[in-house]
Amino acid sequence: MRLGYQQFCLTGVLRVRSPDFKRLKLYIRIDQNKIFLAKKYTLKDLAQELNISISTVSKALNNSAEISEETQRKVLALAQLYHYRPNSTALRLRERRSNHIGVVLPDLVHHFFTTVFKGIEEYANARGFNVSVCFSDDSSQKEQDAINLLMDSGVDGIILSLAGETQQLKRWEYLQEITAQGTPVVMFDRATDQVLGDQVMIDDVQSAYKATQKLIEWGRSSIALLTTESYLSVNQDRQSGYQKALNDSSLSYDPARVLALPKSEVDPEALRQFFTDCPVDAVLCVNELIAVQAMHVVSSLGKRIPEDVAFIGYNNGMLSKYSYPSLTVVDQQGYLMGEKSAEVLIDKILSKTPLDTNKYVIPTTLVERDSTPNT
Amino acid sequence: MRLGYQQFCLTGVLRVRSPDFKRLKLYIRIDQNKIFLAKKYTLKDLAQELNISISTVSKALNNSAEISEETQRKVLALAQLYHYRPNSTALRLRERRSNHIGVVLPDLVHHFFTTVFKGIEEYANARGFNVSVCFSDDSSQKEQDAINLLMDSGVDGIILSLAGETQQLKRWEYLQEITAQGTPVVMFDRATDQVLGDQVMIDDVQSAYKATQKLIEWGRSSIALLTTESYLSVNQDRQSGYQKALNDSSLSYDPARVLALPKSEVDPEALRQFFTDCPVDAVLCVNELIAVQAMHVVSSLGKRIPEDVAFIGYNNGMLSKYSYPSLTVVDQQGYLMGEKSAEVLIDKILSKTPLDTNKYVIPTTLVERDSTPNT
DNA sequence: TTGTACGCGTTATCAT
DNA sequence: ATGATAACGCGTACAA
Repeated sequence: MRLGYQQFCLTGVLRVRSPDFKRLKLYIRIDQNKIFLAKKYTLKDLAQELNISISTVSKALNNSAEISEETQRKVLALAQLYHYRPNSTALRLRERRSNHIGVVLPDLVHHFFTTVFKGIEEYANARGFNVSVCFSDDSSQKEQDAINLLMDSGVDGIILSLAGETQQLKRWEYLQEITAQGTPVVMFDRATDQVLGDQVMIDDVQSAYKATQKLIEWGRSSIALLTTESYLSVNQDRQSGYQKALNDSSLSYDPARVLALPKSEVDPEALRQFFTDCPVDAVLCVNELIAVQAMHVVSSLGKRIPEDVAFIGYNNGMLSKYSYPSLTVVDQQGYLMGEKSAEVLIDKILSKTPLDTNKYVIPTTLVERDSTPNT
Repeated sequence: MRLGYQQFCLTGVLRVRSPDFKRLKLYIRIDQNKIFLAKKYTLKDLAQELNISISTVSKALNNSAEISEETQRKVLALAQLYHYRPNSTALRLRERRSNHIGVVLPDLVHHFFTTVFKGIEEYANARGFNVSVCFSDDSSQKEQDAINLLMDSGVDGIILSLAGETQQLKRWEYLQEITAQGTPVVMFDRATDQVLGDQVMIDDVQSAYKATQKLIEWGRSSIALLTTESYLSVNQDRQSGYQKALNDSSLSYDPARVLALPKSEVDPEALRQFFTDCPVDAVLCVNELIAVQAMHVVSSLGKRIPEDVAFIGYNNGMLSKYSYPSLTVVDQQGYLMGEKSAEVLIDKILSKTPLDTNKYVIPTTLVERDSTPNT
């Protein structure tokens, strides 16, 4: 075996000597002229090699005061040599805890969910938790499948934003089932009081109210709302806020100025029709996707943004930032929502307190860009 | 206990009778006037309730021919009543397999990774695998941490796209370590031959070559390349393809027409400077983010797109689709890459064949939009 | 100070 | 047809 010429992989068993271990067995693999261990070692392996019992090894590794310094030194040395890492599956079985949480998202198309997820992931990782994700694609059935897959895989808790269909059909038995078994659930952005779990929300009514009010302050008097057809509590709340702001001002709410678009694909013709029939000087959109497309249509109708028509959207994503003109948005601070959701869930998992419902409200901010007048 | 008036949660033990089970113990919880099980049941619970042994229950549930129809019927009935689901952690420990894969992504900012991830997730779920994700943020250290976290959690294999820093520093010992232990690794988009694992790639040289050629066919003669400073094999390959296409045509490669931007934030002033100093009639960009920003700058310089300057980018994401004008892009078909990566990994996990390196090339397509002339 | 025995939930092998 | 036992890897109460 001439290492110098070794080009590819090679595995074997090496017997070496060292002061602590008279004769040590090493499963190795040689790859790219470097030596790596070819095996995951267990307590048993360590115990056998050192001729002591498994429990002694275990105690030594866990800094038990019972173990002599000498023994501990040997154990730690060998563990390091072997790159010993406890088998987490065995630990899970024992502790009945997996340090693993599941996340169910409606999609990743909307930048909002991407940022929430990032927040969850980073916070959870920092606390040593793994994160598994599934998507519901806003389908109730897929949401249920996802939750089953996650639960079967043994997660300690679940963070989710309800699928649109679930909110519409009010079918959340499968969520009540898992909370009944004591698995904590945190809902963000789209939640229901019917499920026993914490909620991390933004104040959608309030944020839409303030955005609309802002448009009014800028002297806009005929303000449209572009929303989605599908039943989503958040969009309904935003509509309420919009309506309330109008009613609280000298203006009045006019249903003709509200356009509900199908969720799937936006038809530019529908937008063109709407803006032709109903001339407005400001538009509030429930997400950035709709906003950007509406801006294109309005531009193509020869109107200037923001001089003739001002736009405010939701979701502080790529589209808002890089659209032309760049879009003023209500930032839901997804990253914060994600962090908070993960924090609430992990705290509940670790504290093992009885499940209950707490509502956390994440503040929104208005990010002003070029689609609204300078202030 | 008057159910009719019950508003909130209540737990307790119920003793019921049924033909099969003389006296059945049910841990229940009443929530929103519905009854749910309050416990995860195990084989032991079933066995105790039926007064038979655990192994008989196990066999009955696994359709063993050894078990009498009568017994099996009873077991299945109770299992259904109890909503029995095998404890996956225990199974993992036994099978030494977790049906769980880990994914490490540089980020979710680029739509490309989002779609790859979606492909991975859907394919893996369809085959009953869970997916845990971590992000490297293009940092080598974070990548290593992520891999350790995933490996410690007991994933059966890992899919990753190398962090930029990792490719730059050529530090992949931690990857070689896990393949040495027999854990399969699949690299997509950003890979290295130094790690023993499969690669799912697009032909970056070829795709850039063809995109550039297309621009030449459209009669463009001074074609710029906007790339990133950071060392990324894909961007280097794209530059090679760009260069080759120029050299293969009557045009020639001019380094002054190549601008390498810092990865973090694009400075519009740098772009303005570049396009002022170096008038071009076409631009190839290594991603859509750069492309969209460059288009804004070029527009603001009074040039028309695509008449004066044509643009082709990479990544068929939201930005390309909804930018103005919409951007022609090389579509890397991230979803397909994700699916393929997951397929290759899961096949390797299940087949338990020795690790090796296979390269799979996913075809690219050119999605023509308004930033290039009609053909 | 060290070792033995047990249990976490499951399946497979080997009695009965 | 059914049951006892061992094993997967770990930690810990208890015995030596």
